[in-house]
Amino acid sequence: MPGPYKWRHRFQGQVSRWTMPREVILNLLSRTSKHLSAKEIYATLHRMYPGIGLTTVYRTLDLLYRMGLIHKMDIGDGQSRYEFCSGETKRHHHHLICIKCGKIIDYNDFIDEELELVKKIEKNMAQKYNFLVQDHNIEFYGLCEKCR
Amino acid sequence: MPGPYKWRHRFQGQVSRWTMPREVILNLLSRTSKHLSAKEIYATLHRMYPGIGLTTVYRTLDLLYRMGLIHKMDIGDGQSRYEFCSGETKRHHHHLICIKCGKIIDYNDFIDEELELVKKIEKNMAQKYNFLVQDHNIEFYGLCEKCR
DNA sequence: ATATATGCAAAGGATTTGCACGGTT
DNA sequence: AACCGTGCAAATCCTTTGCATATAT
Repeated sequence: MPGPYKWRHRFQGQVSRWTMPREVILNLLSRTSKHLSAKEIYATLHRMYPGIGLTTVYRTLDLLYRMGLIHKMDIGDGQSRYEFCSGETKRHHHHLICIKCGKIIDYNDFIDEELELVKKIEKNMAQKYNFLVQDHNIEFYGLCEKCR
Repeated sequence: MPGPYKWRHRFQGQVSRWTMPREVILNLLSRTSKHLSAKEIYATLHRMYPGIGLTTVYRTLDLLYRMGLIHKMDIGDGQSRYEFCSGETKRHHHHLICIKCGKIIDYNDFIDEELELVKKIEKNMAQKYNFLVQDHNIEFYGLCEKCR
């Protein structure tokens, strides 16, 4: 089913075929600010595209992750969650996570100060532990507006 | 088997009974700097205490976690890992994680500067999102000495 | 036409639960 | 003695794999 594939260009040359499941999964993630699990993605898409299988969702998420188009994260509820890589979240995954209801809020405040500190730490770690930092992850746990 | 229970005092009044599995699991975690999984703890203890079961390890780890004696963390390898709460790591879980071999290095450098930034962020988040920060987690991903 | 991607069912691995027994209090 | 904690086996949940079929190129 070769349709008007919005995301096809992100795919050119990277992998051999751009298919409907790949299109709709990436499209769904690009349109939500939620951090969806494989099951949730499956449940959402299955209504509109009954043909799609859970296995394909897992395989596609893994592909998109390896392509660097989405982030993969774990908030401790036993399942992986996925987030579209926008320009802003391209290298920074900073979250507020509610320990009661599981709600996740992205934030991009203090990025400058954080970036400065992060660079300092990266430099220091390289010297002290001979560790080459490639990425980082900062999470805050607490209670959201509704749960506090 | 009422023995010389080193950790019994951490337990007084919190839960009704202090038993051998609880003692040896907490003791093991207190003596290692590694971040052990339930399976690893089971494998280690099973040699010395053949009676101990994997189920008990899981139940005990959950208990110790709820008591605030150990941290629970996830580095993305599909299993939870546990770390003793020492005074230093009581509220700070800062790790370097090797993306190749999975090695985890704790670090406590830059704690002052981090703490300052963290407090700033906590204050700001409370104002902006009405979010009550209770804890945080900072991880760096990259290549360790051996893998780089 | 050909090789890749998919769906289904089954397998795999971590964690949890039911239940009778054993050990602490 | 009473009751909580334990071990075993089975169940559950998320994720991966095998294989025949469908599909993009």
